[in-house]
Amino acid sequence: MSAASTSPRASEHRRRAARLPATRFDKRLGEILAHATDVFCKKGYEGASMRDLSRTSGMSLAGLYYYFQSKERLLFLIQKHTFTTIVEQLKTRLEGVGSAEQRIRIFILNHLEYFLSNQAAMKVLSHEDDALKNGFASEVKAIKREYYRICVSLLDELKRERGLQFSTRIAVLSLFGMMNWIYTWHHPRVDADADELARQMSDIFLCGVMNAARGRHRE
Amino acid sequence: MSAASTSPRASEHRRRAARLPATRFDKRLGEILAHATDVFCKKGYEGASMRDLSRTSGMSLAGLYYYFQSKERLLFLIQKHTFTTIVEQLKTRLEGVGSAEQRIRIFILNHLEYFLSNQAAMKVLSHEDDALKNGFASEVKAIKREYYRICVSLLDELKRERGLQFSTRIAVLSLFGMMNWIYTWHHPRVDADADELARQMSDIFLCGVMNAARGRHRE
DNA sequence: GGCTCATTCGAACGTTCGTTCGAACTGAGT
DNA sequence: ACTCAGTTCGAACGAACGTTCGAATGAGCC
Repeated sequence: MSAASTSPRASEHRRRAARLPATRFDKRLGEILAHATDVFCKKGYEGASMRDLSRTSGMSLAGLYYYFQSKERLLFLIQKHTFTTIVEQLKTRLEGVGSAEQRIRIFILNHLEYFLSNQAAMKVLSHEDDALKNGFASEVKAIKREYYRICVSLLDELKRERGLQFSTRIAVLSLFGMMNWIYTWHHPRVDADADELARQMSDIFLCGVMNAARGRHRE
Repeated sequence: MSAASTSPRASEHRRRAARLPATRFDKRLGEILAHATDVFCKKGYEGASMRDLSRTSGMSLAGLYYYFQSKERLLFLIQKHTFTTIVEQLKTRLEGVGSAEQRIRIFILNHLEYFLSNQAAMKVLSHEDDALKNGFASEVKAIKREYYRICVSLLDELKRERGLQFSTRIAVLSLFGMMNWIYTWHHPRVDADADELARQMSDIFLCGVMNAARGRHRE
């Protein structure tokens, strides 16, 4: 995991010193974030103690505070980095893809691929959704809203393209539920991989919204 | 919330005394469970302290321990009662309903209705899924498996009835994801009620599995 | 070898945690 | 009025919590 250097103390140091190209601090921070992600995934944010993180990352308890100011900020860094990465990756993949259906399939595939490749981080992102407070919470919520809006616009495209009528909000949030819930049940050894999962969920969801919207069940 | 009298200490008392019809203890316990459910919902199991529960339920810290032996057992009682109730209610509603599609619609409606009527309890059940350990965990897991199996059998019915082919496991868990995820976004004041939600999710899911299974996307 | 800043750590801070204990209170049965 | 089990509580327990501080160590530069 790579991490942006956001610690005021450390960035100040590096600006004044300007010796090492700022990679050393960021690299070590990234390692700590990776270990912390595993611990938060296994024990939950509240259930994990700084001493757990110290043991897992092989750094002393006090040493951790050189890299971030508080436990809450640590969770914030994990969530922000994870969410930012998945949104960026999505935008890249969506470029130049025309049909609305294909764009939604890419959205689903991107989400599930990233989810299964970074299961711990995505569980922490999904499960510790309201663990942050105030400024930290609102910054993550902003990225979340952007991600949500992208999905809404994709679905609205589909509705326009095909003349469908259904509640975009319910459809989008149902789709997120389908996808995010996998952190509660997916076991890499026995369950389908991201491609297969994306194919099946896309089929269910797309056939669902396209047929239900004009089928016998809806007005 | 009514609660079974499962405390060894108290049941022993009541068996010997046999004065009050065992309702007094259970009623008070039920009130405490209801308050505790709200606190667990708001702050999470690990994040909620016994002192929080004491304040909310208006009983002294030590007094709480007369009604249950530990914080973990308290969570267990909440989860077991909630899960047992929803399963029982489902079984009653499924009696005498013939078509597989209709039975699945009832399953979804029952789940969402109970979810929205008992949002706090269902969030605690969903979100604190792996907070329990050992014996407590396995007992709740057993009910969960039974509930899962019911949904699997309903979908297998549908597949047999209509000659469909798709992964039951992925379909069932996608459906659970759609439904359970609502605890992260549903606001009773602005969002659709259980009937409307059940109709839309049922349409998406049923049209999804029925068309995707023989449509152009699947072999 | 000394200088300087980046990094690490042992030890302790004050607070909060879940839980326990013995005493006090309550209320129906005699 | 007395009894006795059911119920409640104040006070305290040891443990674990997040965080801080000053000293020790590390590594690149003169």
